[in-house]
Amino acid sequence: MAKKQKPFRPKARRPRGFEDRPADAIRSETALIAKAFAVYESFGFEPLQTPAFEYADALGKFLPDEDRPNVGVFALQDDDEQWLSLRYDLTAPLARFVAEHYDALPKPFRRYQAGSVFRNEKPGPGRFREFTQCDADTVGAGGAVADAEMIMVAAEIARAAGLSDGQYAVRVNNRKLLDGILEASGVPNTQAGSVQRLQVLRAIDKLDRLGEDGVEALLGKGREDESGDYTDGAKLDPAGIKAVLGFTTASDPDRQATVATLSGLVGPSDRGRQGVDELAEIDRLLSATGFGPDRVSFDTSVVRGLGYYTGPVFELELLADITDRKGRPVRIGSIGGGGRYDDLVSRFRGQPVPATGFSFGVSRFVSALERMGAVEAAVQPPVLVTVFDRGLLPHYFALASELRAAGIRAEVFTGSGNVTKQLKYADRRGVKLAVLVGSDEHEAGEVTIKDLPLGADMAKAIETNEEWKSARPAQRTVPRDQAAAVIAEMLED
RNA sequence: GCCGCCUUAGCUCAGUUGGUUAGAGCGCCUGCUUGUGGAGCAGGAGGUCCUUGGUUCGAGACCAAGAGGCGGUACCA
Repeated sequence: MAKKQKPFRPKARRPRGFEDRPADAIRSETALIAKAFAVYESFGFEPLQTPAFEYADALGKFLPDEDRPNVGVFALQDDDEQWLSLRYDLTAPLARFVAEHYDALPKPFRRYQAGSVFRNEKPGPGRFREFTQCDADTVGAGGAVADAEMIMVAAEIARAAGLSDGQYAVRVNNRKLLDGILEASGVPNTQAGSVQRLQVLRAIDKLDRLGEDGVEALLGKGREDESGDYTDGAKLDPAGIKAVLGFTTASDPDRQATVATLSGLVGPSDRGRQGVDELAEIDRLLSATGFGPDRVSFDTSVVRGLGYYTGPVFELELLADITDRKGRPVRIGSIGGGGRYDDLVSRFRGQPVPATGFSFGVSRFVSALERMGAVEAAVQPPVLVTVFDRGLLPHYFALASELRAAGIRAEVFTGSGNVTKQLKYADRRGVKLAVLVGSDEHEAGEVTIKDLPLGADMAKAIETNEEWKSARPAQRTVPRDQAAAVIAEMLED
């Protein structure tokens, strides 16, 4: 005889960095997405959905290699041996889509999209390996006009989300300015200088956390942190470090003043000049449209991660109602941003295709809104029609249907168990009103409506079970044809 | 990736210098009560003590490796 075999039971567990999302989170996230979509639509953007998987080479250079096979991107081999990757953002797939259908699309092509993106990285607090992004992009429009529009879209979404002006700020910078300054410091604006430029960007990004000294170290030789880990520096010369630090602190609350300051800083570099001109144009368009400095400012410390940005970049930042010592609103953090990425589509086509976009992290935005107390009330739980008598189920369903027709969320108990169990279920669901119809009520053409929170409250004064049972607190019996009206009224308060 | 801390019931945790059958509170289920939530009372289910290997007469406890979790740092298209 074979040994007694244990049945195989899989462990009910979830891969790290992936989340199950509860009802309230889903509701507030879909509500935010709906508001953002409304803004995108109002600006004339069209919806588009691309698939979760793309060919790995279409997404970028993040092919799995022998040394670090699982860094950054989730990849697997198709049955034809081609590498597929889960998208890590919505921008790279858009570039592929536009390149694939280039001739058939109107230019500029303007689309919006929300969807899950996947990053194969170590998850952390508020950081997951799957999360939802919500984007809009304009492909095929150069200059700074489309960028100005994206900035307006970002500010309008903040408003649509329920924030008042002053609770958010769009901060705008331009990659070309830094390119120009680095060029003057001997970092060529070519492939050869790209690693160094990246290191400079990463260093500037840490200004908040490390302060000027730390950033200075990262711009120069490098820096060792408390755990003894060493970060290699950008190895700029002292003059270059000074120029970069001077640039990052050059902005002023007044946009035109900042443009003037920058104009002096970039010197003779063509690229730098271009960057200044673009900011000046953005300012003109924003000002003419009524986007004042309280909503959009120029901020030379804005970096936007790294990678493919080639021109104007911006972040949507949320601000707490409290202010710091200098009277400025406290930053809650960046919940989204965007910028110009002129090289992403041309990767596929070999000819220049300008593009610009905006993207925000949906759950990050929602949790910031929660912290700011700017979320709306949760959905009301349903009215529960309890099942006293299974023979009366047709009546229960008819009653629930009438309640729904009156705009009331209603549910017939579909499980098994006596009324005790059903009321426990109702408690657990947070139900406010339960409808009780036994044969007595049914024959009399009546329904009993029980107010559960009120009943629970009244129960506190009751000592004995007999008293509890005979009191039957917080319920009333009404004629059945008045049920919907009475319930609607009782739900009001 | 690097550094540190942690892992015993659904949850929060106790568990003596290594010693019989691993505990508590809360939660959950059943009954008292086949037409009513709470309280009370009575009963019950639930554990590969994260995994594997080692030390030992004996390991939940000690050692090693791994996994998972948390925090920091790096990275974040």
